[in-house]
Amino acid sequence: MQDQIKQLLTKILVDMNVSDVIPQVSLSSSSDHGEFSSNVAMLLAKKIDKSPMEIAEEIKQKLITHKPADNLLEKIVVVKPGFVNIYVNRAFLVSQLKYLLEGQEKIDGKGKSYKYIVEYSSPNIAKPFTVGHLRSTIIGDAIANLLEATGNKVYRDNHLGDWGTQFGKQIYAIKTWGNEAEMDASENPVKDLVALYVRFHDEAEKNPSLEDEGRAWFKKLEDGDPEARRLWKKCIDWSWKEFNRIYSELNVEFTENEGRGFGEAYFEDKMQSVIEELKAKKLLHVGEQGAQIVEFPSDFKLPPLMILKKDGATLYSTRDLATDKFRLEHYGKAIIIINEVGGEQSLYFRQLYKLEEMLGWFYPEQRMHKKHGLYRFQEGKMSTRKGNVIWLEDVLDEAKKRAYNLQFDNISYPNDEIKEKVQNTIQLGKGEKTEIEDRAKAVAIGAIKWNDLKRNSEQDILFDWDDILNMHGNSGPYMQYVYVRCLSILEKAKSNTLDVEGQDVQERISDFEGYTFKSEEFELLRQLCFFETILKQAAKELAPHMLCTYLFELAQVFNHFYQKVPVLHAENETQKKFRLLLVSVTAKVIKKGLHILGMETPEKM
RNA sequence: GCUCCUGUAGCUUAACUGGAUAGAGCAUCAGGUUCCGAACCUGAAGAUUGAGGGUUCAAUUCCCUUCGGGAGCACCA
Repeated sequence: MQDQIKQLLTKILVDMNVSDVIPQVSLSSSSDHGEFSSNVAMLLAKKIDKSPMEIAEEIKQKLITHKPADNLLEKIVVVKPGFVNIYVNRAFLVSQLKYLLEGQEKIDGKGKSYKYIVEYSSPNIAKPFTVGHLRSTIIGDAIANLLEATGNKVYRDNHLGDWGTQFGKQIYAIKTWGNEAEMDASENPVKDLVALYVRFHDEAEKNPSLEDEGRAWFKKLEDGDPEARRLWKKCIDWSWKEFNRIYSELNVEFTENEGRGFGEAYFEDKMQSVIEELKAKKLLHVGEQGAQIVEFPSDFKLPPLMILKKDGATLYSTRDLATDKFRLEHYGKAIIIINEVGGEQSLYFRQLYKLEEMLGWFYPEQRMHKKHGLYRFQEGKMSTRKGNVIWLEDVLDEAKKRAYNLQFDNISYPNDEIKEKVQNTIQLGKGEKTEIEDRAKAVAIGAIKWNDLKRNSEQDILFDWDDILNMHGNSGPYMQYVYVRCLSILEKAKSNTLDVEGQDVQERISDFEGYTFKSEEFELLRQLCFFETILKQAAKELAPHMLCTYLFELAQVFNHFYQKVPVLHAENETQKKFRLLLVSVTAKVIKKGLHILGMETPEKM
């Protein structure tokens, strides 16, 4: 719809000889201003020597005479400073429900479909999977879904931190203090690995020579020392045991390298050619302290980027360059790469992108750092080295517990004492119990994901248990709850002999062309019809929170509608059918939206 | 020291990239279960958008100054 109106306006501007201005059409904030509004007239006022109101009137007249074939427009109103407010024909809005119901709101990007690599999650082997990695995992997954839902080809990659100096430290720690047999048998060997890692840093503070030991072991690893290799491989196996569990719990998948993603180690033998290319292009220099660095032209104000350490060992940057070179060869030049990585690496990515541009690999638009803010504690940053992290596992467990309890809170008890007694002694059948647990899981993960996605992802989040596990108000469970209620209303209608789903959609919708709306019905219809526009916008901006905001508003509009307008007890059959149609489409839209955000939609709660 | 990010009701935040009366949720107060299902709904109160200047028909948004918060800046990733 938005695109159609944009095209219309563009045509008119050409008519008016100002084709260099691109008309802006935005969703009106309130139905008082129509469905769409444009500020072109005010922008044009300076270019042409006329008042904004005059120009707006002119545009209005032209819109009326152009009259698009499908009767898109109902009326056009020119307002105060020079807004052109566009009211979409009501019957046209109703006809849009068909696409929503069929789940094929056609994404008409005019054949503009791109190939994306979305790189996200990227946890480090032998380090805890914390709420920090959770952000990248959740946001990256949602972005990938968003791009896919708007018709793009998406490769989901996990740039696992399975290579680097940390392994030198880790190997030293295992050999010095660890017990391999115990760890093999352990339920959660990653916890042991982290404990060793923390111990290493504790001891290194007293005895700085340990740092050199760590570096030496990493060099050995890179040089192919069998013992180093063996222990490195073990760390990976231990960690994957953990990751697999977490990803399946979060319902997140990757498509590349058989679902594991291309970790850093994959590029071990691909770094040499990068170094040669850098040398051949005369970009590599020896820095003051002996390392190999790349310097940037001074107008970019970027500090030098180190490529090789003075002992010749590789760095993150070396591996990233090898990764992107590989991508170029493997996926072709026309690819857009999105790195979903914390904002603290912002400078590093600017250096990396600039270097890749200097190498002639990519244009700037092809490389995007989608940064997310950190989780912070009141007292400061989380740090693996110091051991003050929140394990994802603990968050999930607590969330499940709260979601589980909430299901019982719905029953009203005479007083808290009895409530507690009943809940403690309640004996559920085995099947019933797992059913409730499964629902609790969907709700718990929904709460966590929504909390991460509902806000602009770039800002830091202060870690707060009640916040991350919120199940009221603007929360995941609220959305799921509205969805469940929609289903339940439709179920009820069905048992009253009205089959909403079964009817032929085309026929049913044309029944309502002359329908007179109550304002609550119209507001809901209007909100539903915005779905496609919002979806595209969110995808374009890589901003899942825009979708969240929309869905939450939709839920509120729906609740308001249902509160004010009788549905099952409507005055007549037509009314009842139309209202049920709205309920049904609302359910479809929420379901689709939540799935794009990576959330489950339980059928009962 | 330099660079980047950030500051919106008590708290968490939105604002379609410069547009219309700054929109919500939590918490507070007052109400609401004869459509499904109170994980809900209705209403009230709460904002000089950190402060000061500038650009413009129009500034939370852009520019300058200033204060507070965060992050990064050579062998970590």
